[in-house]
Amino acid sequence: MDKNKMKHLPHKTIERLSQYRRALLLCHAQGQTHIFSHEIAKIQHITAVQVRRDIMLIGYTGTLRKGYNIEELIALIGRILDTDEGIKACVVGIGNLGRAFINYFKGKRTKLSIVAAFDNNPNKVVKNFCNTETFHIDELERIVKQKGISIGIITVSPEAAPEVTEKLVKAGIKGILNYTPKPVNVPAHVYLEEYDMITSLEKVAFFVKTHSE
Amino acid sequence: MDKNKMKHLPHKTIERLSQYRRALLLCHAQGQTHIFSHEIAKIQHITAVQVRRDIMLIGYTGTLRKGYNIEELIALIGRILDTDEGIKACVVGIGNLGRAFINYFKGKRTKLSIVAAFDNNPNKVVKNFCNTETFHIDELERIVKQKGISIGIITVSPEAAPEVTEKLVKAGIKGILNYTPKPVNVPAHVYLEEYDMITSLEKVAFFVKTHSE
DNA sequence: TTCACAATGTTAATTTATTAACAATTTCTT
DNA sequence: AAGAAATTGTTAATAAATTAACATTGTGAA
Ligand SMILES: NC(=O)c1ccc[n+]([C@@H]2O[C@H](COP(=O)([O-])OP(=O)(O)OC[C@H]3O[C@@H](n4cnc5c(N)ncnc54)[C@H](O)[C@@H]3O)[C@@H](O)[C@H]2O)c1
Ligand SMILES: NC(=O)c1ccc[n+]([C@@H]2O[C@H](COP(=O)([O-])OP(=O)(O)OC[C@H]3O[C@@H](n4cnc5c(N)ncnc54)[C@H](O)[C@@H]3O)[C@@H](O)[C@H]2O)c1
Repeated sequence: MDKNKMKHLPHKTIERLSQYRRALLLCHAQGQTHIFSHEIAKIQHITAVQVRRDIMLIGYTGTLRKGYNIEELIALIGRILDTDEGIKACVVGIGNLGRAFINYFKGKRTKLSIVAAFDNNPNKVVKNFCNTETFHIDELERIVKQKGISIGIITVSPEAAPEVTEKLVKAGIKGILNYTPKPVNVPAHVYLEEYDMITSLEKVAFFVKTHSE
Repeated sequence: MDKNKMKHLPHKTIERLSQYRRALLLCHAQGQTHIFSHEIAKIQHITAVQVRRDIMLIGYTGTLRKGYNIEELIALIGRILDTDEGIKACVVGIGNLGRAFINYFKGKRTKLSIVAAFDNNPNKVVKNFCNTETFHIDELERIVKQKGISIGIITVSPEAAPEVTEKLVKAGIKGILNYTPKPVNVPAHVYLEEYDMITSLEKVAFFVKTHSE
């Protein structure tokens, strides 16, 4: 797929491609070779049109009577989302959430890997938690540069978030995923994504409330 | 605020209201009484216009030279997002993520509370983890009805997600927040929100990749 | 063969979300 | 007191995302 077109894929399409791939990998593992747009749509709770549109945007085309070739589609999505060399991420804050994340990631995608975890509490820095090397936070800059880590996942206590962000940016990280409820500031060249469970929960609560009235 | 208008607030506005409140509570705790739209915007990394628009939509109006009254705004957002009686939620799956969630929620919003947690592993069902009562999954329906729980948060192993969803729906839950990577199906009257960290991470990776080329 | 069917691919229309523009208003300064 | 500055509230414009519409095309049945 053309590099320039790739750059202009809608944000939402990128998110869905990630989800399509997950679903496709599952189907593939079960021996399925082809899939229709409406089947993908069903799994993801969206419309078949949207699936077809996304697939059109990445320039793939299926066959009329068999749908999309699962292997080919997985490979194409890989060429869009992954890089040949692989992208390396690290977790900062080895608490409940940080551990859940590392644990969850273990044995998932190979092109995107969590290669290090940091904490300022020496007790949390036990070598090789779930195959991920752990370090004291003071080593962050050195390790990030040494290993070529480009993404930081922040799971420290909220108060520590700004300070940790600064360290990550200084170390040369290119993207940050912040799971603390404290919004952080990054320079323009760093991509930032924030998520808070309470917002999601309050959203669900709102719709539960308004739908039941 | 008018009930009917409330029902038609944009989804994104609802999400932001939750975030505004969090920021406002923090400012309030520090003794601040008023705030300008651009101050809120700065915290949330959005534009001041958007903040003013959201606030306009909920029918609040600030004063010209002092901005918005923090207490009043918090109260109004509360009237929109909360219910008088409070909304009760439960966590299903007391693993790493479930515990992180319960722990995180402890001592947060009073109108929205996690009042129970379930698991099928008897070892995980230790009474009163972080002030939250824990039960065996078989008790789900009984407890949900007894306590009037309306939201279920799913943090079980992916394979168990569909089965747990069914149980929640059967028990009469009105909203589900699914954190497993396995999309689940719910009837139309149940509001569903799904989130997966890998999608977020892959999105960050994509933008890191495309921005650096 | 021919027709109906069930898919895809794509353009057009619609809806939702964001941003721009600007009038109105209050306060401060001179 | 007059004017400048800063901020709100709101309408209009733009952009992003979704959905509808439909032409196109293999496939299998009549
Ligand atoms: N976004 C969400 O959905 C969500 C859900 C649960 C928790 N959280 C948030 O995620 C964060 C982690 O939650 P948790 O339950 O794992 O908390 P936790 O207390 O178990 O873990 C926090 C870890 O960060 C470490 N830490 C603190 N300050 C540090 C610093 N300056 N440098 C390096 N490490 C430091 C601590 O030693 C600890 O190991 C919290 O901010 C919490 O509010 C977010
Ligand atoms: N969405 C995310 O961002 C994210 C992040 C990390 C983990 N996860 C997912 O969240 C889930 C939980 O992750 P974790 O690290 O806490 O896993 P975990 O294995 O630590 O916890 C899973 C828990 O679910 C319980 N369980 C399993 N089957 C059950 C059933 N049928 N009924 C009741 N309880 C059952 C287990 O006993 C265990 O306590 C997994 O699906 C994981 O993939 C999601």
